[in-house]
Amino acid sequence: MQAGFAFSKFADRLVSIVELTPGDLDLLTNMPSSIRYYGPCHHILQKGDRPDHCSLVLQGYLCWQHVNSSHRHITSIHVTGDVPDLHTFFDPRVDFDLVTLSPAVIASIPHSFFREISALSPSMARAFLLLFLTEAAALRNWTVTLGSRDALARVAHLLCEVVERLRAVGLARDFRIPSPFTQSGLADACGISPVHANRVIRELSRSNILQWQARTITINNWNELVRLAEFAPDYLRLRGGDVTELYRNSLPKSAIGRCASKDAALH
Amino acid sequence: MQAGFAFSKFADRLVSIVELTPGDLDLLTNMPSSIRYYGPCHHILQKGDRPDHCSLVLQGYLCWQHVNSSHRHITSIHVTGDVPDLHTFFDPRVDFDLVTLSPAVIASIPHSFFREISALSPSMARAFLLLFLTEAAALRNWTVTLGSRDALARVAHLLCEVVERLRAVGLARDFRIPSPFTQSGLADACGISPVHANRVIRELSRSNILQWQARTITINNWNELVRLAEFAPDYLRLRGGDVTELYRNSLPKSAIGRCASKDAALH
DNA sequence: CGATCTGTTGACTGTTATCAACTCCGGTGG
DNA sequence: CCACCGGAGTTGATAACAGTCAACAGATCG
Repeated sequence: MQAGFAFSKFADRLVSIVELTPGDLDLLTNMPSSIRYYGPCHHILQKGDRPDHCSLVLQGYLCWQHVNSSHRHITSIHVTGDVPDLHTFFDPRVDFDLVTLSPAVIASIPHSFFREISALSPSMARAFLLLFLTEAAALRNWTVTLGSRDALARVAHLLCEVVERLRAVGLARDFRIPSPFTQSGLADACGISPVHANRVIRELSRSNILQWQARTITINNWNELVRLAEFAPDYLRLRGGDVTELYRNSLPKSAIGRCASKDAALH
Repeated sequence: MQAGFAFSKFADRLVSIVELTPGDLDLLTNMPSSIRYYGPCHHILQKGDRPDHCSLVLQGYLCWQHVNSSHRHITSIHVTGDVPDLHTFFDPRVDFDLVTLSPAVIASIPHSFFREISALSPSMARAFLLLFLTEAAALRNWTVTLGSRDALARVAHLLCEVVERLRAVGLARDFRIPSPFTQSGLADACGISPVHANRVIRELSRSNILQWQARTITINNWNELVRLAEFAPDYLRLRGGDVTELYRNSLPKSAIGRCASKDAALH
């Protein structure tokens, strides 16, 4: 993986929710990061850890999960460009396990880098905070779905969210994504049993809304999926538009030419 | 209600999760606040609002809720000392409705005050952030309960949380609290039907774990309630100990003598 | 080529939702 | 003072949804 790749994924995510100047984005080009490759089900953080760095997802999927007495619950899922443990920069205490769902490429970024950037640029400090606020908003929205919607709607909503967040950073343009989950994993995220998750997916395939095969999900009927989910993406706080448009004139010079090949990274 | 009362409730809450110096707490004594009395079911903020102030709960209960197509879901509940909309100081966008559950006394504090204090004291800025991080941690924890526990455990967990948070600010010392909810409200928070909420409460009364009468809840068997809920309060990030102990020597002079009569305020 | 993981299906069970009716209580107006 | 009303709580009957158990099929991998 080429040097400098990491910061461009992070820049994509930041720009997807907040407008930044070229000067702000240029600060990211000095981002120190060690890049690591993990297999699926690898524990990156565990309850009780006190990390001094954050994890930027470059490829694959991560989740926060809670395990007790043989039961697993996935509280959130994170895609390329996300920094799921950004809050450890504000407070290093960790309550849950951060685990890879699929094989994943992760850039490890020291807290000190976030501290330095925050000191140099108030608007970057604000962007980091907004990133975290957005995660919290998504979490609150998910409690509504978990608390009031049936299994079909939960599954549909989760899939909509994953696809929408991938699209926000220029991926999943063709509505075909590597599945973050086994069907059991989907069940653990939606708070349903694996058997029932399977029935819901079969129902969605039967209606030709999606295909689920060999850990690839293809959405055939996005509008219908959105309708079933009652998916209203405003809670994701995305600025909208194509990711390359969002940069407008704010691309740091050093990143020009990288965005075009974004889709290739996923597969 | 006496002048200066508002800041002492806020100080209680801050001190319950983070150690602060007398100098830091003294900054709060100048807190400008207009105090308002609301009846139950009063909308304080609505989806789409962009407030320039925050709401500090002095008495009673508030909740964030989401309403659509005749269904209400309560995502979180807030007690004395909480500032449920603290995040509007970081980003004024509001996604949900902030509503009183019971008659409530609210102090309205301008964002500008938080800005000033943050500029004067980095540790107060950090305390505000931690307050928000703690809310987010509680939310994540609740998704686990909603997604994996049955109705009895959900109800027990919610009651445990409310009691524990009240006790953190010196209230509910006798495990008897004014109920935040009607039984319907409890149902909306736990993602169950009102009828089933009633059956769960009846079961809890029958086992002599609690009494629910005329909007007063009395916990008769705290240990058993904790056991049913599998309630592990560490996610609340409370420093532990009695609220007056937590101050140690850090009470601002102007507040001395106020803490003793805290319980009286609730009723 | 057996082992294991993932997905699939049917039968049965259990939890919870829904509907409907009724009590109790406090408030309000006649 | 009392009749009425609406909200809260209570209960039983029934139905829908989802969980559990069990068995098996297909894929992948050593």
